[in-house]
Amino acid sequence: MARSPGTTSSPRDRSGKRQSVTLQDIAAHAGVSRSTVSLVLRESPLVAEATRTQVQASIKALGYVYNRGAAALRASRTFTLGVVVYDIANPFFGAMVAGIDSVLHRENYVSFLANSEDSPERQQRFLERMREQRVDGLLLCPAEGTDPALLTQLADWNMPCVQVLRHIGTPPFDYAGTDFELGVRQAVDHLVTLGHRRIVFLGGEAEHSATRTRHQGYRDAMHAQGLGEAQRIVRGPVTRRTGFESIQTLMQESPRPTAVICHNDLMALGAMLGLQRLGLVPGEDCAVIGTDDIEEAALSLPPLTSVATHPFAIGEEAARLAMRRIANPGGAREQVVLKPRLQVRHSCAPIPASGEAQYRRYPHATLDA
Amino acid sequence: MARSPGTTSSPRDRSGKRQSVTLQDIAAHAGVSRSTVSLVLRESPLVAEATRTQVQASIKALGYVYNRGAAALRASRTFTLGVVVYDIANPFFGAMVAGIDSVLHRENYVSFLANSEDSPERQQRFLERMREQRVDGLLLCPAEGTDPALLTQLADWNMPCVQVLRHIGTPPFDYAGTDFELGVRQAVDHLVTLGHRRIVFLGGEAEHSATRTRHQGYRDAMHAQGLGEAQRIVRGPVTRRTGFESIQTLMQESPRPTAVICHNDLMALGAMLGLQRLGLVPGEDCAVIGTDDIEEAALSLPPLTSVATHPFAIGEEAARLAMRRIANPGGAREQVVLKPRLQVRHSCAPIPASGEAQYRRYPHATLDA
DNA sequence: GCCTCGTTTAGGATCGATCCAAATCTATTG
DNA sequence: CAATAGATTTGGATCGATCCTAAACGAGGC
Repeated sequence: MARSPGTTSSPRDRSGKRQSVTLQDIAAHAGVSRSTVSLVLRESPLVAEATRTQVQASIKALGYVYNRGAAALRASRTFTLGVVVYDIANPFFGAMVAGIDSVLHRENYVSFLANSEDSPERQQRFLERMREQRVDGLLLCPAEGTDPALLTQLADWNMPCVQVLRHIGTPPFDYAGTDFELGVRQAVDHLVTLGHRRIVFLGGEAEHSATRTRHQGYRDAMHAQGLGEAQRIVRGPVTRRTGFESIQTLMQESPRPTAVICHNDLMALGAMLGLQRLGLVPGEDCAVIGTDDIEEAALSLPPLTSVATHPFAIGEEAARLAMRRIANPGGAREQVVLKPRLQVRHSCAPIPASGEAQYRRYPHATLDA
Repeated sequence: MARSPGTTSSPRDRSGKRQSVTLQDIAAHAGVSRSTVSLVLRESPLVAEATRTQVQASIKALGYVYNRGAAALRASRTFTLGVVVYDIANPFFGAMVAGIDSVLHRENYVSFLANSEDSPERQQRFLERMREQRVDGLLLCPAEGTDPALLTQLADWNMPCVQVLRHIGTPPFDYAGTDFELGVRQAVDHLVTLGHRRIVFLGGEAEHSATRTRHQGYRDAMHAQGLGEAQRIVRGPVTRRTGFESIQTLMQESPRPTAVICHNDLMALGAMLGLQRLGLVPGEDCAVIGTDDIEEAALSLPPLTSVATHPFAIGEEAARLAMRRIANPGGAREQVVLKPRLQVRHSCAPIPASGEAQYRRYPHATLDA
């Protein structure tokens, strides 16, 4: 309480307008200096126990609020991150963002979120804003059509960036995602085991890693199974509607495919609906496999077999990687690639041996698995 | 600054470490003062056209990056908002956040997002952090169990806050949401028109506005239809699983309900699955209506009739309201309540007049509507 | 009692913008 | 031609923290 005889200039004495409590005020109240208070706030081991307690009491007494902006101005870090996804309404990204959030919360970080709507311009604008905000780093699912030069730009900006799920440019860069190639291979192998040979891939049209790797996985797996000739990729937007329409076109061909693997679950659900529209039974007349294993997959009829890609875990890994990169900006770039797992449900019937009864009933509906 | 006479003290002369370009540097380059540059940046009409052009050229030439932290320190606004939802993985909130984002983007605002996971403690921690960040305002879906005193706290903090979807405390406060009461009434009326009388409401257990208003709407509508006696509310967590299990219990009763209205679509989809599990036909043996009209609703079998609550639009309204409140902090509090619309699909068959054939086929599956 | 050494605390400079009151420059007018 | 209003521009003070160097302090040794 050492209010020296000189002017302490308490901030709300003079004007009627009440200003905010600052370090200076606390220092005055606790009878120490600004610097000491600052050290206490930052939990420095330099300050003596008694002083710390005293200062903390004053902080509480005056109802002090830390000003992050001011701190960031002088220091370099902001404990702030920018996150860009291209479709936050997609439950897959929702889960991913939840994973990111859970890690950041533990690390005392807080994040800006933007929905790029797959527009590179919008994405660029947000990134520039993030630079102005002096965020410590970025988590980026690049919008479709993003110029790979973006990575150079970010490097010039000296801005750590972890790409998530998709990536642009060429390594080395930081990345967290899942092994789509492996996932598709598992799907193909599963179908082949069930006797399928005419397996079509319903895939994306965009040219980024997330489609390329899936297509690659499909081609490799088909070749490995000696089905190189039967390869067939149908491209289109990765929407429900495309699944719905593509499957109807496909099923009018002859011979028609016995199975489709879809770029994501939305397409797969659309495809199942398309089969019903034709009066066909999804899973029976044509096996369907999706990718992502969103919650809805377990709920469809029949429940959808899907390549589980664990969005929450990917989010967590990406956030952790960003923390590592911020702590050690010069460190070697890392690529965290999770292994997907084929979640088998009931949308893939085996091809019956000839002569066997064609008709099968659905298994009981269930929420499990 | 009045340093020694003549020294311009360009920031990266002396140390090897390259510092960032500041207003001062631009001023020197353009031959004007710091203040003028600042005015140009803020698009003030005070500065002459010629000067503006000159300064903008210098800004570009030096590759200047605006420092929002510094600006916020001196000025009062940060052009920054905090958004709190309790389950970002829920596609409903994803759409809502997308709506918020789209408005903020237009307004040159950027937002912090947090997922409270319905934990008041976690929510409180984030709100305190937002105060430290000096955000201009908050968009809040209060976590379940939030103390209504939170509103007083925020008022003390002098922090504008728009509640979204749910609300705590008593008016006046700013709020954007949907008229759940009306929505449920529409659902009841629809069912009654189809001949239903034993209509159960599968609802939430939590005590906040979003459940209370739904229950209220249900009770009112049932009374208005002369079905006060038939009222029945089953409470439980608003999850798929609860829908799945509750419906199975209900259908074992005698007489059993002919229709259920669910707190949200997830419960409704779960309920349809539960009916299938019992070997019953959803929509035929028991009509099902959901709430929210998430994308998946159109995709189920049969396609789900649902009270559409337009999450994207709610997000937009909430963000716009926040902008208004920030521009005019003292203005009258507003409550923007959107009208829901019953999206009729095929999950509610009429109660057949006795003697009529019991069996009906599903209409063709479709993606439309 | 004096000196050294390590621990704590102080205070001035600084980060990069905005605010504000005053200075300067143009036209315009009596 | 001086005076004046209006349009631009300016410099110093300021926002609230951190960095950095130096000073104050207390304990222990001779």
